[in-house]
Amino acid sequence: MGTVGKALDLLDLFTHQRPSAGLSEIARLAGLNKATCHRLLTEMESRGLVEQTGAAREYRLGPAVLRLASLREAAVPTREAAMPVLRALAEATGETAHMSHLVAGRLQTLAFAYSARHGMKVMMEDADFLPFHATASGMAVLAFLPGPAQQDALSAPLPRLTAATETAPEVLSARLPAIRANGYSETASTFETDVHGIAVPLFDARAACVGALAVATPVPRMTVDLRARILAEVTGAGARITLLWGGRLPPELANLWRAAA
Amino acid sequence: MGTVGKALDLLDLFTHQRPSAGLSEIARLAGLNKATCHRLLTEMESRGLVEQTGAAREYRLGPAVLRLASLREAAVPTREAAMPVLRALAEATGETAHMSHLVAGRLQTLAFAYSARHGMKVMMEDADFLPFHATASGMAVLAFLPGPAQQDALSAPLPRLTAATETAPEVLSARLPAIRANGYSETASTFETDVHGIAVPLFDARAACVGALAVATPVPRMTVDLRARILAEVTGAGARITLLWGGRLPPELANLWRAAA
DNA sequence: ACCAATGGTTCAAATAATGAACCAACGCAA
DNA sequence: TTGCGTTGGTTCATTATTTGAACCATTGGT
Repeated sequence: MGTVGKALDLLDLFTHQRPSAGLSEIARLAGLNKATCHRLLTEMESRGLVEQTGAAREYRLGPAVLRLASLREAAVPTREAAMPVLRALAEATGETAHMSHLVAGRLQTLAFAYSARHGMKVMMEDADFLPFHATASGMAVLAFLPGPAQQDALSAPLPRLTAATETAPEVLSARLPAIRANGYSETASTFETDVHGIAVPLFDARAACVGALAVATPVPRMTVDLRARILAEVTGAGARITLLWGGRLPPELANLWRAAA
Repeated sequence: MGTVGKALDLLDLFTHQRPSAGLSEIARLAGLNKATCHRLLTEMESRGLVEQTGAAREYRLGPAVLRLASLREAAVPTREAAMPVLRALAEATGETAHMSHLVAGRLQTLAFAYSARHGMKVMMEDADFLPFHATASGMAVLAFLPGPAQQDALSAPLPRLTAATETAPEVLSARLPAIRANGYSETASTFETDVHGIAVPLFDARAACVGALAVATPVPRMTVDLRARILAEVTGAGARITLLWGGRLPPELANLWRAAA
């Protein structure tokens, strides 16, 4: 791995839980020498990609990223184009809708929308990575990815996040064909306890899977009726977002979803 | 300059005018060898910071920047915190309000807001860099920056953007004390013809200037009355945003603006 | 068929990255 | 106070990576 990769990996250390970190901590987390880290950070700081807080001299993401994101959205309006559909999905189902996309082999939360219908709703954290094996979105994406990518995603040691989390790669792999055949994936309490998820894959112009759209519901509220309604809505919204992104559904899926709606 | 700096400099080549570029073009623009560029780009691509378009194999900003921006705003809500004030400023003045902040020595457009009052308004491009010498925002910031930074910003060859653009560093430098004394800066047709600008500086917790807030008006619409109204509104809004950002005004300025309002 | 682009690759030579050891400063407990 | 364990940051000889001229293979236009 080159120097640039190491520098960019440092950016992944910043999360919602850890919005800033000191030099030693960063070096420890990244497994790099303190001196190396310091050089990488100051170099990124000179371009505004990270900055140092005045007080504790901690590092955090810098203001330059705002320009990059703004430019990216202007060139490829991934988020803004899909937001109306996402909001409509939350409204139509009365539940929390969220959308994620593949970035460098990982599933990144892109946006979410809440419904105002219920006081109890599933809350989301934006801009975090979703584990493939424990989320409906992850499994939906995986099912439509080529075999090697599937193996890759399920090869790392998979954390058990709840009592219901399946962590055996063989078992998870075996589930993918069914998801592919159904055209959607479904999980309950595998990521967070008492959260039910239904997700559908999203595609690009070459009909390659690039993300997922999901509806998250508190398990106690789930009924057969609600499930059917969500399924119809999420497939429709999935088709619409894929279209907005300039993508197209794989032929089998187009037929499946037409039947569902 | 290190390898990381070179890689990050490539990101600055992407603008609204050039949202994507081919390998040779990037190498030419950056003044780097094609092979070097290719390695840097593929390394950034592996982290999702840039991506290649299927068609022409051109490179553009990748989806990873969305996560970074989202995380940055969650940690330091620069943009979101100020947006209501910005919108209110546009509304109160009936003109276009915009906000910019310093990033690695350059002035970056952060956000803007339009008023619905008039059909003719000044339009802005988000996420671009503003020239210090030709904009009210730039001069407002410069006036409150330490001397060396002023020299630095006015040392590069300054482009003449309109017939009214002043490009002599000595002349521009000489104007800064007056701006500092007034607490705001004003330009007319120096950046774009027939666009009038009034700008005030924004500050951080150490009362160091970190950005500017401005109102842009079509010259034909400008009157003495409107100018007075804008001045009162923009100073008030500037004080409010500085406060929202956890900053504080330099004492002299606090007095000046109190007098204006 | 030719030319001039393009994106991408190769490999010896040149250069930049690396990391153990080192400071200075701080906080804390004995 | 002293001592210990942190912290952020720096140094410099060693080492490994970056670099770039030259090279392919394609593509599009004349």
